[in-house]
Amino acid sequence: MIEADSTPDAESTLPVSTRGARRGRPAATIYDIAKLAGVNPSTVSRALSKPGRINVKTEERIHAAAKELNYRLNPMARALPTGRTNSLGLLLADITNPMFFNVVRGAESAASKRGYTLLLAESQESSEREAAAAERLSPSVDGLVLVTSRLSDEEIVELADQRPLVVINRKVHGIPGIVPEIGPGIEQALAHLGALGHTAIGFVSGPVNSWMNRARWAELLERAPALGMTIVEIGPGKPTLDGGAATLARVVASGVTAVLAYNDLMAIGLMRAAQESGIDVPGKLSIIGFDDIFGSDFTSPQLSTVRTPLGAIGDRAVRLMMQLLDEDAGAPPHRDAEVALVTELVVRGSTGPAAH
Amino acid sequence: MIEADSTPDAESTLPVSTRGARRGRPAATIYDIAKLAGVNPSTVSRALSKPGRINVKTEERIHAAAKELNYRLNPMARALPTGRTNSLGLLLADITNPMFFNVVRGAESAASKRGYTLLLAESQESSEREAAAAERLSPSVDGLVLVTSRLSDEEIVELADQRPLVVINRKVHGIPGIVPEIGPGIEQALAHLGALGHTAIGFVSGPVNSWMNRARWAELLERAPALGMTIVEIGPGKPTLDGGAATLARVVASGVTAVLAYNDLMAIGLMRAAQESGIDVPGKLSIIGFDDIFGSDFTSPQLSTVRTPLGAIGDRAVRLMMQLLDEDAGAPPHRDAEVALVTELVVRGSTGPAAH
DNA sequence: CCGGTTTTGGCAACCGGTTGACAAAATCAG
DNA sequence: CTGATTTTGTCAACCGGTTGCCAAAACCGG
Repeated sequence: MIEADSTPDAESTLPVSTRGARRGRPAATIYDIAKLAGVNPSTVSRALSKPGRINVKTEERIHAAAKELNYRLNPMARALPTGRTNSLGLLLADITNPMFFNVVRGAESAASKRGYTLLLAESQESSEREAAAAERLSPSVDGLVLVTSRLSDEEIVELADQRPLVVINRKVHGIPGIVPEIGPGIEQALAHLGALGHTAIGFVSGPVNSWMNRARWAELLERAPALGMTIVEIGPGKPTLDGGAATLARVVASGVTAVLAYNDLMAIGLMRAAQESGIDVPGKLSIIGFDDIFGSDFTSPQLSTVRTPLGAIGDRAVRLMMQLLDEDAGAPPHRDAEVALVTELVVRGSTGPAAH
Repeated sequence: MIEADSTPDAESTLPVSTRGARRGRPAATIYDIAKLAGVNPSTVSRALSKPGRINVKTEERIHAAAKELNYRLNPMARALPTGRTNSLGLLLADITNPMFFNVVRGAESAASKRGYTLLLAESQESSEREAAAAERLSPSVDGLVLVTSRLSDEEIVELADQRPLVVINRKVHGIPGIVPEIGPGIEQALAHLGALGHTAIGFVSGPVNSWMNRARWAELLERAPALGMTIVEIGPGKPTLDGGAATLARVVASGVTAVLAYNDLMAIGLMRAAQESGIDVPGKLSIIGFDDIFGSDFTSPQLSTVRTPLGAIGDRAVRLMMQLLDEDAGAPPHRDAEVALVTELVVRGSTGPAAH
């Protein structure tokens, strides 16, 4: 049997670090290519990044040399003079909330399609940690995308002063943001509950510093009375299963026959807590969540919920970021009008006729 | 005659890009600090990164100046000469598989604790895309972590030749890897099924190029006969809800009374398909999944599953990577023996007495 | 064949740090 | 107080690209 580990002595003559490659060749540079192709390094740089600037014949020769040396551009070396890193920072409130999966996927695929890389950080629902993470990511990226940020408006504006920034699920004055239209989904949800005979509704609210939480509540508050319904806020609570479960006593005490919860996690938590207490869902209590996360159709009954086009939101956010970056680079403001990001009610089993 | 190069605006005097900051100051450098503190830039560099190398008094002065200018180090500028980027690449097979959430969280928190940043990419279960993503990430990171890689052993070895690399859920000769002990969980699962009277077992298998899929199957194959059980492989299939559902006909046809599925997603997919076909779970068919992902306790019945310590695995993987990097930098091989990553059966509702 | 225009490629400075080598200053031993 | 030693800070080169400027080369119409 052969030992994979060879003696490290040969490496001792190498410079400071093994740079680039660990064992293999020390990674080709444009200087190596230049030597091989018999031209100046700057010509190589141009051939590789400014197609057309160089004579076709020469360009070919350079490309051939690059291929032969298995050249890959050093992103750091390029970033230093240009200031462009070709990467985006994505800051999430809580990685384990399935809501983020689709946002991340949408963002990742849009980014990698444009040759951008995603740097990821999570704040675990803490604004301090989020600020720290933003601080850490900021110098290494071209732009920052904040998903469901827990930062204050002021902090966000300050951050946007350093780097192009896009917020998701939030509106901050002067900051580009991607927010789905919550109106349609909420309208449908209320209409649905109304048709089932519910007149006393509750809103199980999430984190106070969540913009989306306030937006949903505001929308409900505005629309419910017009439909002849009463509505009360129950919360705030943590946007988790436990957070939802914890509101059960208050929900019961409030006398409402249906609730909308800030998100699916809370809705499911509440539903399970209710069932454990012998409260039938939807027999005694109808529950509607928000987002339509993974697993919301696993429950029994399956959760009725207001679906948010999470993947599309992630995609749109990075495309918007690309536009901002292009504009910064001098391109025309091409901000194209895209299809709307609309929410819609998905009726499943957790809503039923009001018990009276 | 007008100068060919008539100045469009004040910006033309600026360097290439607006570098660093968008609106705010152009971001302080060690040169600014040096000027302010009245020392040489190299002294600033040392004061900031080699504590003790510089006179305490001077160091203080420099730190004060740095703080005053709100200095932050430019990661790219540091990475260029040192080759160290202080970031790790994390490559996932499928972001939307909840299995990865906890791995990512574990990895992210371990990384950010050590001042490292995570670069994320997903391969969407495609080995070509995975190779491309690895290629793209590789030059910008100090190390690569492959989670449930779909690459061939050869490709992985080749990748490891360029960068320190750690694989999760896989063993490749000569490549450091983090793999949970699947033995205990499987032993418990089989014992559990045996106690319930099951003698004909099925394994709903996942992707052929998944090492973990083969490992689980091999373990089952070895242990089942010794327990007086027959076992058959049903698959391969995609590691998704649909992939699991698609195996229903074959599961039924095989005559087994219990199955273990490659992962929870397939298990849940199969369970739902079975229920839709009027097959009672666990009355007619017992089902056990793997991993204990988010949502596996949402189903009805809740899924019995072999839990994998996913968060701990992510954490361990980046800590192992840190050790590799430290060693590369000349530190002693300190590879400490950690607590084992053991799997265990979580008995819930999807398993019951064999119907015969 | 000539002067003028356009292409093409080289030169050199620069991005913002790091580090080996070295000299000046401070400290110490005798 | 002197010479040896240690501490401290400066100099300059370097990492690997990018780009403004310029001169040489190629091309053009007449």
